Amino acid sequence: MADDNSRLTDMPGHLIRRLQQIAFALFLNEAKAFDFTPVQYAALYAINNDPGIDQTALCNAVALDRSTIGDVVGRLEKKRLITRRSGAADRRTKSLHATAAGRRLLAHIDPAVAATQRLILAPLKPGERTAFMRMLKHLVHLNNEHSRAPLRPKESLPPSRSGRRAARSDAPQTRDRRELAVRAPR
Amino acid sequence: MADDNSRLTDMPGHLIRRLQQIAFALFLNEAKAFDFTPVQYAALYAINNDPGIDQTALCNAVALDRSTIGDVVGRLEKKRLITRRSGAADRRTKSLHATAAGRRLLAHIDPAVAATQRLILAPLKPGERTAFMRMLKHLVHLNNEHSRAPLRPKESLPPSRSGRRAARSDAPQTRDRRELAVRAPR
DNA sequence: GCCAAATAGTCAGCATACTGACGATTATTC
DNA sequence: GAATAATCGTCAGTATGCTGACTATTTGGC
Repeated sequence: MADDNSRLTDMPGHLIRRLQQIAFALFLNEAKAFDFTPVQYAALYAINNDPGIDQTALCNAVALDRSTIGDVVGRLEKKRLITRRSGAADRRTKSLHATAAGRRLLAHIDPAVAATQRLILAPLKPGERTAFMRMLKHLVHLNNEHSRAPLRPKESLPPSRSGRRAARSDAPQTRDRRELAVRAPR
Repeated sequence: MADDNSRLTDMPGHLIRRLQQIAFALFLNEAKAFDFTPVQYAALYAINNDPGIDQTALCNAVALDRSTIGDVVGRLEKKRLITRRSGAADRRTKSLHATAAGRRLLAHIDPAVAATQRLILAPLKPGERTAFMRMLKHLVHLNNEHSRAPLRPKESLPPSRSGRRAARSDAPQTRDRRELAVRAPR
């Protein structure tokens, strides 16, 4: 048939985009009582997990660029789920903290988030789920640096000498990554 | 450690979002000479594959809602890669055709698209790639209806009786799907 | 201590993606 | 055949996600 699109619709990239749409829709559906999105959840979770974190560190924790994080935390702040204060030590930074309402939301939304994750993988047999998750993690970790906003977990450091956090030792965060970066067409 | 985000970063939804970011970035990088995106490629491919297709059918072919398709074909038209004329039979529709430039772009970009698909799966062993793709297709197909813009391939019909396309026989396209639909929070 | 380089956050601009509403047109029902 | 339904494309509104440029601040070299 002339209009067989299977060459297109079977491409990894196409299927991954579809699965992301589906996972996003499932989240919104499960969490619709909370008026909350997957990204907002990720940001709030990471902030609550590391009180006082600044926006750039949050980027590395949830794998978003600084512009996007700025919008997301702005929305969280508007909903009064977090506070955003200028950093005490470094006045360029914003220190992020979950409010009581934010912590409450995290607790209440948890079952919906868990249900979403189950629903996404529901069509697979239990053994397949493990294999799929293993390969998914592998793909993401190995391709990490290809993304403009790579995940950069804080490495486990000796608790911190003299109370001051050691500088991150891995690749530079922005300027030097520009060569690798891909830009969206106009 | 207090700030271990692995519960978050190991969630299927989070990893799928990351992989989609990565696949998108890889595409832009491979195709940067063409100033083109994965979605624009999918739309142009499907239009070229079924000349005269209307926008709603294109939605079903590439799994995007009507609003988004409107923007995408608008950009393709602005780039003079397709034409958009009012439908002859049904004046509500727009009939889409790839231009010579559009067909040329499709041909020239093909190696970059193929390279992108290889790069996405590159970290997996050959046997894993097959398994991953099989499960990916399974997840997308089984969860298809959870997405607001489910893929609806034109079913293979007896070539068409009396030259007129039979109505699609599956679920209604918009109105009745609203119950299932999930809406983005404000 | 001063100045250049680096970094944090913001902004405008663009593309993807969805909802709900709308006008125009077509199909259906009576 | 006229009233009603449904459908097509579009619009405004919102959220995610990126680039490149900008300001404010901090850091590092001298």
